[in-house]
Amino acid sequence: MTKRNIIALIDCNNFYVSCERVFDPSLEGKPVAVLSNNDGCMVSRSAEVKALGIPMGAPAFKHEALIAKHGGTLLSSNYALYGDMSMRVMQTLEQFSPEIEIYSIDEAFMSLNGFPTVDLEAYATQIRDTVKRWTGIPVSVGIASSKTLAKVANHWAKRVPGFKGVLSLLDEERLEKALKLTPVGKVWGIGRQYDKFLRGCGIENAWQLRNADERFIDRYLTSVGHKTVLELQGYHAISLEEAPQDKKSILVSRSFGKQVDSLEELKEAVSSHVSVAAQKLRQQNSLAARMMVFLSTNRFKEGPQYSNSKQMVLSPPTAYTPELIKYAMELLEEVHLPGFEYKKAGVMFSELVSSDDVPLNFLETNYLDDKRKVLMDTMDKLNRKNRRDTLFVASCGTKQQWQMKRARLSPAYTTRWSDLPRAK
DNA sequence: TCTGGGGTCCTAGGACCC
DNA sequence: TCTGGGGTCCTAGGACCC
Repeated sequence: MTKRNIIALIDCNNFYVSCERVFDPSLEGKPVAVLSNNDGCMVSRSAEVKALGIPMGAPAFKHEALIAKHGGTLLSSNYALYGDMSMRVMQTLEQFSPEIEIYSIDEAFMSLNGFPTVDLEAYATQIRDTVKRWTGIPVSVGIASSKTLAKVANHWAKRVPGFKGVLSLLDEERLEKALKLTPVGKVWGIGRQYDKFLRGCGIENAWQLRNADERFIDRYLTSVGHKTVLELQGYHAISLEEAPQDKKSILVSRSFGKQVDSLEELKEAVSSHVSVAAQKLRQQNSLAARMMVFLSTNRFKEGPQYSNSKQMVLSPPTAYTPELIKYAMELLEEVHLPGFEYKKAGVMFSELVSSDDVPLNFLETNYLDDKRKVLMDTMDKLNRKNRRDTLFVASCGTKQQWQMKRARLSPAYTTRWSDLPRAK
């Protein structure tokens, strides 16, 4: 932990919007925002939208008119497209270092240990230019001696035009200056609550947090907060995770495109969510030992509210969709109260165990040792090869009127890869 | 009319046992 | 009848992230 490390954080600039612009260059230079599921709120905003003062997560309907007035565009999210683009960006990045952690769909940490430090910003510029040329996506690069400091570096690389998307904070003087200018709430790991608390204690910026009294940190911050402080001091307290870890829980939920009051429709929706979640489960070779079903009314709407969940232990653990759906329906019946207009439902699997760790010769019949697994594998294979819903369990329904809205979806670029524009 | 979804980690406190 | 302390395990919920 004490060894001097060099970490780069590469972060795509307003990633979803940038993906859309790669395929539709006419969106360049205009306000563009990509909306969350159900076309609800803005989850990716172009610089022009930010300049209009529209905050992250703002409901679309509130700002629709303003965006239209400035010749802008709102788009439904197209995760198939963003997933593909993300893969291309990450593959490009892998050429620049043997040690890389894909942290999210639009971010990666990279170890630059052993690289000649004098030219690191030049190297970062080369990374940036290459990603832009090969994928069309603009990125920013922050370099520092810990992940948390690399986040700070990236923050300023993105916001100060003079840095041209690249900033190294390996230099102590520059680091001090940057940390003094960084509000404490912008530090990775400091959210709204800690921001408020720390400010109340007179800690306003990252530099003050870095130098805060150790007893104060021990007393008022959790172990996570403690790590954050160490990271600000330049220690490598949060390590680079190169191999993607298996999920410890899998959750699938959706808001409905309309209010839903019938139990039948709720059953269809939950069946569908269970099907998707179970497929994810099998994809990482896991079985679930616990399942939770939950639903809720629209919290933004006047009227009676209800939100609740029920869970059960699955013994033996399973990943067999029909079985999971059967139990999920029982949970749903328990948790459902008639007379409410529901807006959202979902399912969560937790206490996941690897198939390899489950003994095959249980006395009970086991998902793994009979035909059920073969059936699921076949279904997954078919659905991967064709559309995701080529084969599905009947309880998911066919009308699916509760489905989410995606009224502003961009064309299906991903089905026409030959059209992918090659940037000059 | 219209306000997302999917994760992780940590802690406090209850239940239970001796 | 009232009084104890310590330990573990589990769960709900909070806080944070993208």
